[in-house]
Amino acid sequence: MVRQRRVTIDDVASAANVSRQTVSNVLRGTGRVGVETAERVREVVDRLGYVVHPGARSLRSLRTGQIAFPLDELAMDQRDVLGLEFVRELTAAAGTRGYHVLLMTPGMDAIAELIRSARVDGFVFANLRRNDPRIAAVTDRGVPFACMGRTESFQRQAWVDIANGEMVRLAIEHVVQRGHREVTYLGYNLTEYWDAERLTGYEDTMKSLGLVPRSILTDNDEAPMARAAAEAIGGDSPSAIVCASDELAAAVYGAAVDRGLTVGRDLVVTGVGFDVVGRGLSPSLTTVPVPMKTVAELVMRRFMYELEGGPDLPGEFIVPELIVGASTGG
Amino acid sequence: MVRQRRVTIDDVASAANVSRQTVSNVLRGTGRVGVETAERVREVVDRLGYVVHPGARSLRSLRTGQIAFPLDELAMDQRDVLGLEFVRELTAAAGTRGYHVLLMTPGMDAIAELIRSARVDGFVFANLRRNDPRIAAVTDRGVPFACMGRTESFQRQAWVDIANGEMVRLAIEHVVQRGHREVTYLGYNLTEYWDAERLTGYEDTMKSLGLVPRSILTDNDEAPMARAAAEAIGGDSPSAIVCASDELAAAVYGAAVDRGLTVGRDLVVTGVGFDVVGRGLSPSLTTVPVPMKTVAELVMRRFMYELEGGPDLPGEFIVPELIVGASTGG
DNA sequence: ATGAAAGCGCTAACAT
DNA sequence: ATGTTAGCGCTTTCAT
Repeated sequence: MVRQRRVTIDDVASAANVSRQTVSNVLRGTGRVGVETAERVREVVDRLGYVVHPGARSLRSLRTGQIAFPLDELAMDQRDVLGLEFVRELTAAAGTRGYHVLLMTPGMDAIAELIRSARVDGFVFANLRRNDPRIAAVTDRGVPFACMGRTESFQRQAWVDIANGEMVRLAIEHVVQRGHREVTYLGYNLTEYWDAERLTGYEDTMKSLGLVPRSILTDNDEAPMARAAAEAIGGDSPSAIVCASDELAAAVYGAAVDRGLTVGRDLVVTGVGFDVVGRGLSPSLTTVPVPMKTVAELVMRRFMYELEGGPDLPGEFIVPELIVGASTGG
Repeated sequence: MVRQRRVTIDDVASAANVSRQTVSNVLRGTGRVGVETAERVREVVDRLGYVVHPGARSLRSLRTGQIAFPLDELAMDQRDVLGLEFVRELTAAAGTRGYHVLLMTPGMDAIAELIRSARVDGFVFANLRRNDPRIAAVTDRGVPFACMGRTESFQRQAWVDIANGEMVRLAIEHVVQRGHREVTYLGYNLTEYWDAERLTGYEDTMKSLGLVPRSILTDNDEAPMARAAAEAIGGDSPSAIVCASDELAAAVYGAAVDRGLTVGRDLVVTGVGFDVVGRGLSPSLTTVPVPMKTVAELVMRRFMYELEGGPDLPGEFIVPELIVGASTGG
């Protein structure tokens, strides 16, 4: 347990022959330091291995360099490995801006406590419910936040979301370009807004292409999904099935095997999301991956903007890109 | 963005007619304060909504109340929803001790930086590799840590782990008590130590019971698992299959359907872990759940001990309990 | 472009 | 059982 004495800003200052104020200015990049001096200071910082003390800094600056994220966002749901990826990417995106992600237990009390103690500079939320009380809580106290997923129209639009309808449209256009005209949609029952948006995206795109929609919705459980997949394949044996998730696409793969059909040849399938399931499929799945790194990056960027306290900006939609696999003919 | 002035310890002190040191003592429970005074102080604290400033505290006490956890521990692997549960429970367990969990990006650099800046009091690691370099890094700098999973014998034994062999033994004993003597083990190829320990637990238990072992190992992928499950059921149609995970048990359920067998009647199955997959099975699965809440609680307790800087203690094994479902006959 | 002074809120150490 | 003193390491503000 040998802990050597801390290297302080004063150590750096005297070693570099400047005042400690100058070191501070160099470190925070305020710009009001000569280039040569800055160079020298930075060198000494590296040599001595100096790192600012977050506590001392926060005491003075009222900034902690920390963001709270409620982990309960991530349900115990396979569908939510993407959520896990979001946290990881958020941690990375925060890191490049000198920020750290602090986990918090669920509930409003934890939010209040973190705000009062000033342990964090703000919050990132995901998986918002309608008129989510957490938004009101942080807004009331004037604490910055940013969300993955939309806030209400009367709230601050500090959010980033994926364009659900567009994802489905990309998939449809891809299979239609490949000559398919019977395009079935296999999706989830409308519990969340994105379920509805994906379905609407399907219906609108089909209409605009002059095609006849046929959609099958299911609960997000193994058995119902398998049944729905079989149903989607059955009927008039449609040439293409556009799924609302990679998991549903996997279910179609399974149903295809049962029917002795080969995916990519007898039957064309697409997914959405590119989660663990989708990545493991063979033949490789044509899908529309949610670019989590980009999402996290934009959420973090928006958070930094919120921190500045500028006027409200519109929310931001991310339109993912389709990646072509062998499931639509290679 | 209206932020009222911070309530400080001085506000509390003067409102309670004591010195600010007394308030500090009450808050940290040093015990050297009269009962009445403490009562009064606590009341004022509540009334004013006072919360300590973590920065100011850490500046003086050299304690941050924060623990770092590397999120990369959780692979993008369905098997690892349990890992996600661990972080969640760790956050909760930390919370009851006034601690917070800070996520960190993977890599040794992040560890070094967190230590130098003193942003955390220590680390929690999971999913350790053999002779994990991170243990050496924190040990060299005398920084406290605690692990879920074992460290090397020459390192500090600051760990908590589950007794893998015991979990399998519980399952075997359960089915044997119910009259089965042909007990097949369906497990994973030996990539991690727990794979080996579960297999060994199976073999040892079978031997001690005077039964003939028969084990089938598979890769952790959908198709191989399905094949292995079918193989386990086939052969001499064993009466019981003890699986190394709930996912494998789910594969057996699937194979049973294919063969027209009813789980719980024609065939008896057990799992290990009680993850998302296991919870969703029907008929309900007899399994040995990993008690993540307990694991996290013990890891956190050990961490607090490490923080004190006491002599090394042995690592701690957790022996989970079997829960009986319908898959072994109801 | 740089420096000096002041103090953020708290707790360790030393009184009493 | 409680109070006083000093200072943790940094940044803000105000000089120069």
